[in-house]
Amino acid sequence: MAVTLADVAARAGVSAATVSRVLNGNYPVAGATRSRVLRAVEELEYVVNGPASALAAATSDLVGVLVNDVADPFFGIMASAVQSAMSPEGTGTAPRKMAIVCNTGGSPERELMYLTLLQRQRAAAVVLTGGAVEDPEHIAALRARLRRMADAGTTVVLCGRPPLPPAGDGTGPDGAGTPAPVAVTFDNSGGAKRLTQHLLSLGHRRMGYLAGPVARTTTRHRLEGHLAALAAAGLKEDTGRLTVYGAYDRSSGYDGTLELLRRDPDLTAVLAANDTVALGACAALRDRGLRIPEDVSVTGFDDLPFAVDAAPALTTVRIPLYEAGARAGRLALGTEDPPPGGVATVRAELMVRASSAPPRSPAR
Amino acid sequence: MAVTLADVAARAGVSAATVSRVLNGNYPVAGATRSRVLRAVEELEYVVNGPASALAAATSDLVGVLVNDVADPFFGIMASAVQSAMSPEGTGTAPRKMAIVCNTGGSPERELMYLTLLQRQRAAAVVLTGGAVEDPEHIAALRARLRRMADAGTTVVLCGRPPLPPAGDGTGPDGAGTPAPVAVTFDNSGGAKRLTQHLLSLGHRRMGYLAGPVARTTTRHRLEGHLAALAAAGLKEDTGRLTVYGAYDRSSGYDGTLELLRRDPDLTAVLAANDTVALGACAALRDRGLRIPEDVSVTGFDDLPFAVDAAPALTTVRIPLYEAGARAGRLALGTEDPPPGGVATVRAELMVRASSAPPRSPAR
DNA sequence: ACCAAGATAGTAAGCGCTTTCTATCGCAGG
DNA sequence: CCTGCGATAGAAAGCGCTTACTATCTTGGT
Repeated sequence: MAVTLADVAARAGVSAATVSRVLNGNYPVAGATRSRVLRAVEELEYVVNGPASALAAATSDLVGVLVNDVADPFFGIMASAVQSAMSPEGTGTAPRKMAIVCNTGGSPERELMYLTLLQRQRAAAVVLTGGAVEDPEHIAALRARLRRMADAGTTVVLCGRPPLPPAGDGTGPDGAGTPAPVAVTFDNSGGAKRLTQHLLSLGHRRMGYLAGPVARTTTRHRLEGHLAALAAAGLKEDTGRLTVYGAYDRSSGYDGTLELLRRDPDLTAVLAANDTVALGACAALRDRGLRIPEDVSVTGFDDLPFAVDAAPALTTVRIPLYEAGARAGRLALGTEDPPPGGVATVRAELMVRASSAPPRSPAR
Repeated sequence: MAVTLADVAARAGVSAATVSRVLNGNYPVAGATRSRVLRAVEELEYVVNGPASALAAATSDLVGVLVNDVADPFFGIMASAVQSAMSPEGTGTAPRKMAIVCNTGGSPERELMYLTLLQRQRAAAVVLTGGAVEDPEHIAALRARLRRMADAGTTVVLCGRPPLPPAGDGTGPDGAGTPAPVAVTFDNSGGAKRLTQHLLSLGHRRMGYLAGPVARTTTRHRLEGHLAALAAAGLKEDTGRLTVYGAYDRSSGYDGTLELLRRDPDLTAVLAANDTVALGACAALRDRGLRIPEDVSVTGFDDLPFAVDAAPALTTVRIPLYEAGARAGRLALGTEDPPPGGVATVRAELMVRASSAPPRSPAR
């Protein structure tokens, strides 16, 4: 049915081997022959059979990208950046690699499942984005799976999550065998710390914290940064009482804020785990008749595109998602050398905007 | 290096054929044999070689999804929905198909390029999302390519774009050969019409329109709906003078609004081609010291998640992106029967919120 | 008991491409 | 002129899996 290499070879009056060589350009072929082959390819509208060549060459040009939720710009931006790294920027050259974006929905099982699927496709590389689940069992399973893939030649890159904790078992001397996957991590803790310091310096003392899902590295790191800033300022106890966990979505922000208000009707600021949650927080505050930032300051995290358009514009922490994703993509393709130590940390920058202001009645 | 079918077969004491049959479950295998094979698979941690099976079976389990921009929730939501259709909902069953999300950036060339890449992978199906570019040349090229893919067994589904216009050439009797691709289209024109009628009924007469990129079906349909409503109300001329084209992004909305204001400082409403553009419009108006909706009403389109959180909440037209994407996904997998005529139109619903109100001084 | 129809398992022929190993051809060096 | 080497092209052996086509072994019917 479909046009095959052999058809092209026949048409060009050469052997299949020659056509393959022309197409891959990894073997000397006389100019005349080359153009004859190329013409035949054109005329027949030949398109390589990917699976066949992947099988024969034992390599694939698929790169997997695991995200929690493509519909969330946080991941969408990273995915898009990874993909952009596949195309030889600017040059009209067609990318050889294709990115496969997989939605894990944040579920460990689905994460493993997709890794299996990618392993089956013999993916050239996989990029894991977003925070990791901190369940020991899952971490072990994940490490095992990633190791197998790495052994099979798949490049593994982590983007937006910390490096995998070292294996606890005594399998081989530490660091032996396949090296740990390269990681591009975010300075979540540092960003959160600076954010809280900003609020402290404005005079806030009673701040509610809307944390993300429990047992996630991102959630933990951001919370740790926040608590560290509080501790450094000599504040304590607030811990726990003014922290509520929830999903990274708007309704969690809404509900969480109502809960915080219930716990402390006089709080002067709400720090949300991310911008989307912050939007929900704003909505809840407005519905309660509280003005932002006059009555309550609100802050987000990530600085997604819509943060600047919120009303008031959201004070948040900017994470260069695109840059990080692009870098992860290049690392996956081997276009860029891995950073020393295998871990690159991208800085999180405080973006002060209109949603944060001094509290009505400064600390008593 | 890697474990192969043969290894499993040897371990289980059966032939490779039997292992294949157990794994594919498409041929009777005795219970005892099956479990023996399954055990061997477990023990060896065997993972099928995708390319090899794709080659042998002449089918792949890759489904391509073309989007303009994954980072844009409009596409992210559809992509996520398509992907969700791959997993047998609820059941913990692992999806057999994997979605490959490709970013075309709205460029016709990249669209074709990715289709070639997908054709090379012998994708089981492809879903084209978003509006189509209305360049005759590109349409012809696109139709040709899609036809070839369809002939090769790839299911083609359009989501959010109108069916392909029929071929103009005289190749065979009309409708012969491969049927036109199935399409899930949005009622952009109807939605836009209802939106403009809403504004008209509030008393607006001088409305600026921020259209999307020229030569795109989505842009044209939305604009047509708007103009139709104006015409029905006996308004004319405004056409053109109060319409500016731009990209589907925030800055186009910002700049476009300034341009509209320059053309008519007294306009009472700005209709944006989509929610993101509307956000930019709001920002521009605010920067000009105009209040929304007291001085100028603003409307969006799509009802993306953030629309309700804008301040004021955006009056917009809701398009059930997730439902549409999921349906497209099911059609692509053949899980759902195609609609009669091959075209399903999803309704666009007017969402009246706080950003639209009667103009300060009603029509004179 | 004997033969046919199931039910299972094995054999082997590819799927379309890559790649090593050979085979030619042409020409410089001696 | 003959040897030899560089530059090209072809032959053919798989890559790991699917799937007719066979082969074998049970059963049921009578």
